[in-house]
Amino acid sequence: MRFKQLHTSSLCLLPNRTRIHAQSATPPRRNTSDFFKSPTTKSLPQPRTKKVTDSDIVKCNIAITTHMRNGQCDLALRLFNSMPRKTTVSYNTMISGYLSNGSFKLAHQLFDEMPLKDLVTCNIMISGYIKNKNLLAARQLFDEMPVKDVVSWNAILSGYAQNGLVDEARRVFHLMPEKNEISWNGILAAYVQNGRIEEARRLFESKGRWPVVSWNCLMSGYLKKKRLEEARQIFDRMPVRDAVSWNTMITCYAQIGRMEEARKLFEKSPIRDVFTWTAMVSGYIQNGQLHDARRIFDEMPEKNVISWNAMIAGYVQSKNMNLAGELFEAMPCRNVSSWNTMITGYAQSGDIARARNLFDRMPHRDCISWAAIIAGYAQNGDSEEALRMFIEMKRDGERLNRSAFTCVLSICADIAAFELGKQIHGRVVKAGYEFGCYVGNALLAMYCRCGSIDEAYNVFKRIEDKDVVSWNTIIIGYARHGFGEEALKHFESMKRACIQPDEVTMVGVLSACSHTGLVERGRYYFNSMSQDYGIVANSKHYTCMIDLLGRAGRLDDAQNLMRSMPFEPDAATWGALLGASRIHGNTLLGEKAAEMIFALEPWNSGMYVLLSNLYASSGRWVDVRKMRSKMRDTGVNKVPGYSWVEVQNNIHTFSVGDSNHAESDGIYAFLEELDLRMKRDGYVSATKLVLHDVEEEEKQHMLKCHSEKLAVAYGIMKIPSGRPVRVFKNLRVCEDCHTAIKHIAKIVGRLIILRDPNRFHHFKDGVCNCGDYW
DNA sequence: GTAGGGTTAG
Repeated sequence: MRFKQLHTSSLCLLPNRTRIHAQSATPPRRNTSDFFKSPTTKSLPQPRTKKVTDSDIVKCNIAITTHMRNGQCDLALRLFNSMPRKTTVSYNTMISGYLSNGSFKLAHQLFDEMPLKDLVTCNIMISGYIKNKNLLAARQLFDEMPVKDVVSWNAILSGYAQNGLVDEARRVFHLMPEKNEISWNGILAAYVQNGRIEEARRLFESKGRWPVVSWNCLMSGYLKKKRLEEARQIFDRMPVRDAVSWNTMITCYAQIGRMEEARKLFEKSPIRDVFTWTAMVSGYIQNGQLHDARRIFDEMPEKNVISWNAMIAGYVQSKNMNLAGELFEAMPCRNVSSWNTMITGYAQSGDIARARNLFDRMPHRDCISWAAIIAGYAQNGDSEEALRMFIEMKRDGERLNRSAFTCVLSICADIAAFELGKQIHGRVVKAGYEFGCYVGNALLAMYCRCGSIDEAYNVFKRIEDKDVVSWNTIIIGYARHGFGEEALKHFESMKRACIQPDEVTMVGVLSACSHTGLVERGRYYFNSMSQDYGIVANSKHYTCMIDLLGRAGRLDDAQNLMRSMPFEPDAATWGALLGASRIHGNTLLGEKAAEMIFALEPWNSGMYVLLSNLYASSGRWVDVRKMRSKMRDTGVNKVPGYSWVEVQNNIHTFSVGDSNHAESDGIYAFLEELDLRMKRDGYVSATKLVLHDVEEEEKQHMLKCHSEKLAVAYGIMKIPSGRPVRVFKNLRVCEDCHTAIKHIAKIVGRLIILRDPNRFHHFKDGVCNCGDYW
């Protein structure tokens, strides 16, 4: 589509004479052929009132500019509305003012309403779109403009640069019909902002006579890369220096921790403005010299919101919320960052109530505020409130940033909210975050921990530039799901991809061997760890190995390895031995391990339960009772076991013998029916495992109503056949339930996936892929 | 005399 050509006489040398008629101001809907009407078609006659002179209008325009610069949009608007006659410049001033005050919506509204747009209007709006992260709209407007000048080209060049599209920026630079020094600086900045400092340097050296802004720009590139010496060379070579040059160099020294040199330059600098002072304050804070920072801060002749925020952030980082709070209360000019810093600080120090109070009181929230409060609830263990706030955030129309996505995905992983996780996945795709490591890894972990290893793998495949965390997550995912061979296969691919395995990788590899019973492979990898990757075995690696040997029945080897450890075994290591003793019925060794665990972690109720089970399984009811009174004496309470299953976006939680569920009767009836069919299938309930010394019939009843059985039954009833039933339990699955679920999976012909704190069990056709060792 | 594009701090 072609634009009507402008009459040459109006070619924008005097922009306010160029009349661009707007059909509709929303770029995507605009019919481009109607964008421009030739200057002879005066679509809007200018009303001429004798009394309002041009100079009156100019005076008003200047006043509007002043109001806008002072951040007083309301005053500017009142004046604007009171003007009997407005020019395009008046509109442009208002729009530009709104944009620099962050009011994109109002700017866009006025842009839509204004009768005659000119070249400057479009240039203002292009940069407005870019500032508002809508490069597409900027480009559309740019393409539709019948006339562009060097400012339009520079604006779109900068838009590409800011969005990381360096090649596009370069293309624009070469296409420009006219270049000025701002264009040259634009392409230089495109390299610098995107970390391509060598290309920036080559460009810089390829041409003489750069303005001071470009010298500063190149210097800031070295600052970002922490390449202090080269920054200093540029600084020394500069023919002219302005305040920015001094400030950038001082920041360089401050950020690298060379405060003496920063201080020297600070003294020498001919201009000390608020940037200079703030650079010193931040420098001391980054060096942990909080007192020096505060001294400079108090000396500062003028402070702005950034200076206050830097000082507050310093106190927050050093966990001094009292001083942070004092400053926050005292500061004259808070912005959204000030509030966000305080909210994050309170949330991280565990004071979620204060964090929430601030969050509720703040005048303006951005995506960082929401992410901070959501992460705060999540870190403080209140997943439910975190998710509620997430939903609230969406309702509020806030743009979801990567941090909020990552945080909520990890909550979904924790509580196994699979359906919600999938919905969030959809939004991640829309936002274009799925290929990046940061959100991609969280997505991957969510699928692993929600029990869908296949979907996890699909996400994994799509992550570009997988990092060590991506590989570790998929390896550990396969390991926990009991697919040891897949885990090891990925470990080999990881090495081929030249990603250096770390300690976490090796925990994944060894636990893959352990969950799959690959004793020799495990021993091989354990021995190769330090030789091949320089990784020194830590207690987690030893625990995996003891687990591996123990499960295989090699209890002596396990104990020998434990004795050979260069450090004292911790509770988890003893726990592996206790687990192995239970599986192989070695009560003596089990008791020894349990004793050690009680000594190390008297509060660890899980271990009391394991030992109780060990006694119970050998009929030692007296010891079981002793165990229970010991738990009472030490004040340790058995963590109540519960299981949950997600059905149509709702999470249904069950505890032992639960009858609180609305469909309780149906569930129990279904369990009765299953029980009959299981018995016909050869199932005998393992009543000896019940903790309590109760009558046989009572025991049977208790077993039947374990939380995992209730959740499995409900899942089968409600989840459409053909789909796996995914059930989650907060404690390790009980042995009898494990046997029962194997039968159930066979009888109903379903895949049942059960997550316990240790691993995933995939029940299918009467077997579990854990091989009955867990 | 008024409006638009490039460099520094959290």
